[in-house]
Amino acid sequence: MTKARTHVLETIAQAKEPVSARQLCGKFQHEHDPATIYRALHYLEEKGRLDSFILHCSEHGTERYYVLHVAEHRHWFHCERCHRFTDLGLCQFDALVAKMSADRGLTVTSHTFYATGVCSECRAKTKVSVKTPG
Amino acid sequence: MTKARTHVLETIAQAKEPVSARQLCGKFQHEHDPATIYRALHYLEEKGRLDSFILHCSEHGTERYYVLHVAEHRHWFHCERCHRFTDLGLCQFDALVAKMSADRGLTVTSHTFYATGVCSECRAKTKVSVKTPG
DNA sequence: CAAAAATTGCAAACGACTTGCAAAATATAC
DNA sequence: GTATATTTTGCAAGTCGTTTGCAATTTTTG
Repeated sequence: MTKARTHVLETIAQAKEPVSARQLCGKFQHEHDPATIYRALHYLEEKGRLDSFILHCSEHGTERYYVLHVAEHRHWFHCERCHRFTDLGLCQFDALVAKMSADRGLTVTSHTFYATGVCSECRAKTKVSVKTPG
Repeated sequence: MTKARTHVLETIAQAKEPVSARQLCGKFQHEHDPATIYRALHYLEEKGRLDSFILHCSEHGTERYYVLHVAEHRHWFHCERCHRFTDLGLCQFDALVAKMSADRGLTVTSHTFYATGVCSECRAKTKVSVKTPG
């Protein structure tokens, strides 16, 4: 493992949310070139250490987000107000996906799921400001 | 409805699979500028006539795909061999999503799901070629 | 430690998509 | 129905996330 790959992997391992290349490029802008960050991400995903998905949000546009690869994968919620992720826990779709695909003769190798909306913190802020007069 | 918007909407309405801007630009390259196609897609989605999702595939890269907006939305499977979509039927995730979000105080406004792998036709081709010697 | 292999930084390129602007089409006013 | 205001379009240039060619540096191997 080179220094760049170690930095990328450890950052994602310690993050509590999916991490984008842009975030990593910002964090390591004085240490690694963006090309190196992108190549490290590809290398780590190719080696099975990372998983990723693409998500579009109004603040950051369309970006790929990375998480550590784990045996039992999780899914995420993305808040349209604060643009942070909330962990939705372990995947609960496997049985349903197996049924949908078996019915149609499909060999499913992966699936992507995420939900978007407003997180509890942002919802609370709205309620307070609406309920408080003047 | 202008001619460009009508063309875009009718093409998507008649398609049996999600349609990308690139496909529409190709189809109407002698009639409409790509900018017009993109603006028509934005207009129609804004007016609630279309839904879209982003998907990455090895052949076409990262693109947004559009489908007609209908009351009961569907989900799609994408084949990594032939890069076509298979209809997975009406969404069966609503109850599960409602539970996951309620538990966490999240207000979910939409969700994205798709599966990828090998479709039945491509799987059949592989099996034949593997089983046939010489 | 030298030679071979892999990785990096830089700069340029790529592809999906967006935008400014002037011209063309469409809608509205009279 | 023709003048005027509004919307939409095509073109060209630009943006943004990401990729790539290449020479230089680092790492691995013998």
